Amino acid sequence: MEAAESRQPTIFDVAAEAGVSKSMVSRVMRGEGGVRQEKVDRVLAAAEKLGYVPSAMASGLASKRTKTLGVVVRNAKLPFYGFLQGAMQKRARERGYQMVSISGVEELSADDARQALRDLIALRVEGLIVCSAMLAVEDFMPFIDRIPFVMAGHEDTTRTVSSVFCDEEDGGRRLAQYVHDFGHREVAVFLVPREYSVSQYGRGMAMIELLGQLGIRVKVMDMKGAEEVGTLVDEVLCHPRITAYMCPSDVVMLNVMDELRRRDVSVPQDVSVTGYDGFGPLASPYLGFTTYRQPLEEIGSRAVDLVLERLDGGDHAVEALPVKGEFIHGRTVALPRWKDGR
Amino acid sequence: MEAAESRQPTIFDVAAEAGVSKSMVSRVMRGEGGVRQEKVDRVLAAAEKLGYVPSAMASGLASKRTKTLGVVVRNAKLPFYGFLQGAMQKRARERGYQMVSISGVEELSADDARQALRDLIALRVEGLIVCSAMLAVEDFMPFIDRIPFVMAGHEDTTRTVSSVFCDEEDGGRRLAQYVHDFGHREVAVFLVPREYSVSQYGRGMAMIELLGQLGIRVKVMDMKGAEEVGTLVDEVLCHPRITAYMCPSDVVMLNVMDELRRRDVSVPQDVSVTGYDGFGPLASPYLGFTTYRQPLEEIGSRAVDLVLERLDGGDHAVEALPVKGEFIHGRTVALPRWKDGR
DNA sequence: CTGAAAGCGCTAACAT
DNA sequence: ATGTTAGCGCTTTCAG
Repeated sequence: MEAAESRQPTIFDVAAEAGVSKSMVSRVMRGEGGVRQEKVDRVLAAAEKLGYVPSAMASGLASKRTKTLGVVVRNAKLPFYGFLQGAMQKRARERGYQMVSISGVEELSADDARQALRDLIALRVEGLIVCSAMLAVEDFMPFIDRIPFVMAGHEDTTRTVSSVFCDEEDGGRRLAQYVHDFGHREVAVFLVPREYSVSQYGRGMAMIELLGQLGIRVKVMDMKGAEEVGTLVDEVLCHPRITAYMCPSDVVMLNVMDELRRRDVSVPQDVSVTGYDGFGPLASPYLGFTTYRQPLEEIGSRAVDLVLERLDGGDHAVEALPVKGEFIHGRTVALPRWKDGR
Repeated sequence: MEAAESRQPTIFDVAAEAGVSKSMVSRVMRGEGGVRQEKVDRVLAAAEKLGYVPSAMASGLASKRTKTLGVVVRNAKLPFYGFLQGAMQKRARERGYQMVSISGVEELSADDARQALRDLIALRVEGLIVCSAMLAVEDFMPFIDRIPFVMAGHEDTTRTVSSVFCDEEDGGRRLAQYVHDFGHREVAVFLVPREYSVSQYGRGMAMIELLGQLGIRVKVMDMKGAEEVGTLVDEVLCHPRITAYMCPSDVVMLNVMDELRRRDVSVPQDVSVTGYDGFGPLASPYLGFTTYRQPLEEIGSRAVDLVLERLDGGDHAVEALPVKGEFIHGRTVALPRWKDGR
């Protein structure tokens, strides 16, 4: 452990220090076995002394293996991706793989996403997990039969690559059923554009569909992105018979709750509100949001398993793997006013 | 863009396809200039057709440059790190560097952190940013004079490496002063152990100190980690003259708020509460937390600048760079009951 | 059990 | 302006 002169020590330096050949060092460092213990010790000591860390570039080049998985994350700021990334990292490590991620800031643009993809391919990661709907099929087409791809967190509706994602159908329906069972008969559903998020759009459509089947009047509130719900809330408030608001995410719900608060509308006394996601700070019992928890842990872990499976398993069919989440009873849904007898 | 047989195309394949030498391909791919336009086009076309992406390993090996910064993140699940990572990613890209991060799950253990560090060094990143107090000085000592290191998000109190972090002194004092100015005279400060987080401990100590100087009675509530504030809240409630609770983070504040809610204690009518962090969902006006916003954007960006500075600038002194945040007026601090005349 | 030697895919002189 | 050649640091035969 002494200060080496700026240059990073190479296998050669270690070999010299230990008085063996570089092949020996290589074997020891990779724990190949079949080496006399004495040499092992000598090499390890020398490596430690020099602070030697084998170059992943050199070894990767020579061995054509990197034992690394790459991840493209849409937006590091969103807790959703943080949780997903965490889950994947954990699973990858368990399975003996390293994981590197390149993430976007704000919203990773399509260009950024493409660049991230190229960077990861340049690193010769052995498998790729994409957590961003920003990447279109064309973007990974060139690499698709070269390296295993999996999408995590969003369904790939084009069925080009396998995907693992929250069962939006289940989530949307569970929430809708719950709202219905409480007796609400006119409901506003906040819906994001499909282009903004397939998942959020999907859960919204599931809500709308079931509510309709249950004979409930649905007012669809089309959102631009995820912000600016103020005017939409005003609009809903013009319809006094609407007693429940269903949001596409907890974050949107938070905004809605804020707008309601500013207008002195109490939740759940005056209106009921539901969210979607159920993780991170917004899942705190302090807020008591009625929501649906996405199984991020499982999504991440299965995504990793899926890439690894194709990695050593040959080619499997493209799979779409919805994972059911968990309904969270909160304190934001109650009987509608008119049933409440007030 | 046709399906290549599993093997990734090399510079050689492209050269053959374009009918030029590999040096030509190398030059074109790196945009070296001084090449006849016709050849440029031919090479680019061939590369596109084959889906060629230069191997970062091979080029890194040959050029001894990776144009990559490495980041060790403590816990991807915490929004704090997500935001920091986002800011760094952005700045790195602006400055023409790639950034790869290896993040922990839950709490990155010391061992994991060491491994992450080694992995990044193995990749021969040109600079390293550590966002985890879990790494002790010994861990990076071997590499410290080999590659630029910077800590982001926490001060390196050992003064071994440069660090960029939130000015906890300022934050703690601003909040304490605010609470004092409202007329509170007996205050509880929730304090995490120094080993858990230097930053959170630091801001807590700053609060305690200033409150003391202002003649306020301070009750220090020692926390184990960041959880389990229930019993602590009970304890504080035994002291009816304590009218304000100061928390080391918005997350802790959220827990405290929840415990208070369960006990039917209203904020800010019954007691005032302050937090710390001011980003992400918890910064929503819906919650209206009175807090101090950490300048994560600036911390991340300056951390990147700092590494890059040492990268091409030779050796500078070790710097500790506190960055001031912003006080956030919320709705969780009000006049103490006894002043309120109730 | 160990060393020598031939690459891995690319860059960087060096020629031409 | 373009081709040739010698490595970069490591793994992997292949001999011994």
